Amino acid sequence: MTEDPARHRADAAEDLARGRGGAAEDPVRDPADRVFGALADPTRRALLDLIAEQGEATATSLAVRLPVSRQAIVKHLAVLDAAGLVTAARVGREVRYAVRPDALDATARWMSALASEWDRRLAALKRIAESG
Amino acid sequence: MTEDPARHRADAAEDLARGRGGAAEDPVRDPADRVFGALADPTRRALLDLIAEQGEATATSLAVRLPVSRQAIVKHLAVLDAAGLVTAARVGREVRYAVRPDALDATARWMSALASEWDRRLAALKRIAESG
DNA sequence: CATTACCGCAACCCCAGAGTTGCACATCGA
DNA sequence: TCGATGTGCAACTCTGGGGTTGCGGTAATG
Repeated sequence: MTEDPARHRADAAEDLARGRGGAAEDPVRDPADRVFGALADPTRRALLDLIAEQGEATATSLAVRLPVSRQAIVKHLAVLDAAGLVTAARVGREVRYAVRPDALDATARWMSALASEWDRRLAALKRIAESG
Repeated sequence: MTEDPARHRADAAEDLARGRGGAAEDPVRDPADRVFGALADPTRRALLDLIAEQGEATATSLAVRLPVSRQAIVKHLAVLDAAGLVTAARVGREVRYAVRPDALDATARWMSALASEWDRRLAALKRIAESG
């Protein structure tokens, strides 16, 4: 009786709504969200490494260097593009991808700020514990 | 998705993601790996918010504020713990979780350094393009 | 010591997404 | 113009992990 399904509705539910909710599908996931999701996959990180290494690369050329099909690469590149981690530029019959440092850097700054915030709170709690 | 039974694709991708060739792999990379995976889930990010907000929290108390079962919370906390994003301290009959800013900050620094590296390469490529 | 919370383990369900194959379309070079 | 090459789209498979339920173990409280 410890787990009551009836109370499976709470104030923080709205935070979850943007992730995976049955009805509302894609209500603007914030950039950091997509960056983390993109970076969570090892193949996508490998792609970023390869593109950064070559400066520019096409899906076909990347498919040669990774043990997955071109279509899989294309899907991953679409995710990376949506996350703002790469840019796609069509040149003639091919599409050239390049890494985009600013999205990565922005997320890094966001994380760093959050870490500082946690630090601040922890320090405050420690002071209260000591004085109380 | 990390371990492929037919281990030939995921492994190669993993090798590439870890940086080519070097016997000594970046000690920061592996943690960053898990941090991305942990942060990729909206429920886990919500958990981090709640814990940071309260300073300390138990799985049961968190289950009240999130629309998922306690067991789900426990699993997520295990992931966050493995990623170094939270600490778990047993106090009597309960387990208290607290956020750990350093792992987050370390990953932020790693991302920032990577962004700088990309910037450097892009700048070099641009110079070549202009001079050529 | 009986009761009351918490926690841990295990089995199970379900679906998003990583990966595939196949083919049609567009563009370059000869 | 024709073949070669690179891309786009669609349907499909299948594993991982997020979620659940149920129950047994253990520490606090009266």
